[in-house]
Amino acid sequence: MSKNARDTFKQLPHKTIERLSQYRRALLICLNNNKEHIFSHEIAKIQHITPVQVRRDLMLIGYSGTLRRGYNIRELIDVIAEIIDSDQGINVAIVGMGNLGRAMINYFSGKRHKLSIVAGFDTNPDKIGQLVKGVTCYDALNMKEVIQNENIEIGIITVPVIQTTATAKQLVDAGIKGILNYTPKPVEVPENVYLEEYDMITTLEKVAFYVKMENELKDELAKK
Amino acid sequence: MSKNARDTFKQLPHKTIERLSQYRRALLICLNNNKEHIFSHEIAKIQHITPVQVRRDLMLIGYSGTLRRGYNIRELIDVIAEIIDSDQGINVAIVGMGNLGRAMINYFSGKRHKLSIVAGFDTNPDKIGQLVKGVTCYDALNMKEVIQNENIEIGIITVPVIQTTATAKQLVDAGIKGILNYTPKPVEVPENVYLEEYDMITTLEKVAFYVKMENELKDELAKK
DNA sequence: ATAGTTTTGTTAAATTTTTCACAAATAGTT
DNA sequence: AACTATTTGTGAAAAATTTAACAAAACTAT
Repeated sequence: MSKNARDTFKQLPHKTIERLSQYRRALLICLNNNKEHIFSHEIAKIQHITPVQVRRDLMLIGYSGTLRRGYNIRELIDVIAEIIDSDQGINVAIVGMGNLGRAMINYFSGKRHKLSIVAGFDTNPDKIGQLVKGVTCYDALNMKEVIQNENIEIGIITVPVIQTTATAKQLVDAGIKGILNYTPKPVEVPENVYLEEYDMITTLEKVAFYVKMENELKDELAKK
Repeated sequence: MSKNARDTFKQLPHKTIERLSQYRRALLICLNNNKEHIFSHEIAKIQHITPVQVRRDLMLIGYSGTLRRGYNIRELIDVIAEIIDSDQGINVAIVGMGNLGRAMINYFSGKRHKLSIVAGFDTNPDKIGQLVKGVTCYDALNMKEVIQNENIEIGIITVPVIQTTATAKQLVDAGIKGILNYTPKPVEVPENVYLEEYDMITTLEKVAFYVKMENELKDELAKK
């Protein structure tokens, strides 16, 4: 890839990055339907967004479709991969092999070539040494060693909330470069570590809020 | 609550709604630290945002703090509850009692008064009838009946991806009002159903992208 | 051929979201 | 009582994101 191209990609809007990943996911599903091309409005429908949004995103990454035929699915998948995947691949570890950690491993297993979950960690002796879909669960005490030996760059935190802060610290100390925190306790990391946090309760409460709004709207209309 | 207040809340930015839920989460944790007040910059630090953002959000909901003393934690929690919680409470069902479904139940258990997971569904006979943290797992065949009897308004989809579409249809047919889809397959719902989708791979790929960018930046600097 | 339709690519406008900048207030200090 | 350091609340500006609008191209049907 040329240096200029890379520089362009660095400035892609955050939202576009997220959608590119989603486009690829949708495109991979479409691959099976022995269709060669796809229209912006088809992608948009799947993702619940507008066709313009899709076209703008693809414009930003410099990919062009064919007039009246749309985008070549295979090609577009490759172009997206070129942008969001790392050439050498990136290794990921799950810290916390409870329900959520195992869910992530199962869910992710073999889905992406360039992004692999290569290790799990836990403190529970019953779990240490076990395999989940080919992923070994290591003792959390050996985190630093394993992370460095296995060249792990991203850590996903799925421990009980009480252990969140300590886990984040361990990961940072081990030289991790990105953290995805699924516990409801926000963590602090040095600014050279990329951090993404997600709390399922927040999302659920958001859904509940809009359901509540809809209910109240209906109640008011009923009164009149 | 007055009608005008409600109308104001309806127009709150989506992002503000999400943050309110997060503020409450942070405030609930702070309650234990026998501190009565909290400053905007303290909340901001926890949430990795700016103090202005916090103040603006609180301004939008019409809550005022005290100059030089900040916001009353207890009060603020109540004000936020007034906005995002539903008076009568909202019942939630988990469809798919695999690792992810069980993780959600464990994780959520007893955390919110006004939002309760009251049922789980699965098709696996081994799981049907089981209890997870007090939540009964019902046969997915009885979904409509249970949802209507238990007055369930929100469904969380945590089934294997192959069952996603059918599950969403079942929920919609049962009269659900909000769906939170955790599978990587987007669903279609009528427009009177509020839909939120979340794919863990998308988030992980986003983290990977920014880690990759950081790596490349470092490589370039090293060359010079 | 020609007309009609559909789709892309993109500039410009609109909207949403965040940040700046600063007045007003207040607690603590001298 | 005066001074200093902080903090809130908010109008205005800036930045980010989405949408509108439409020219240009290409396929279809006549």
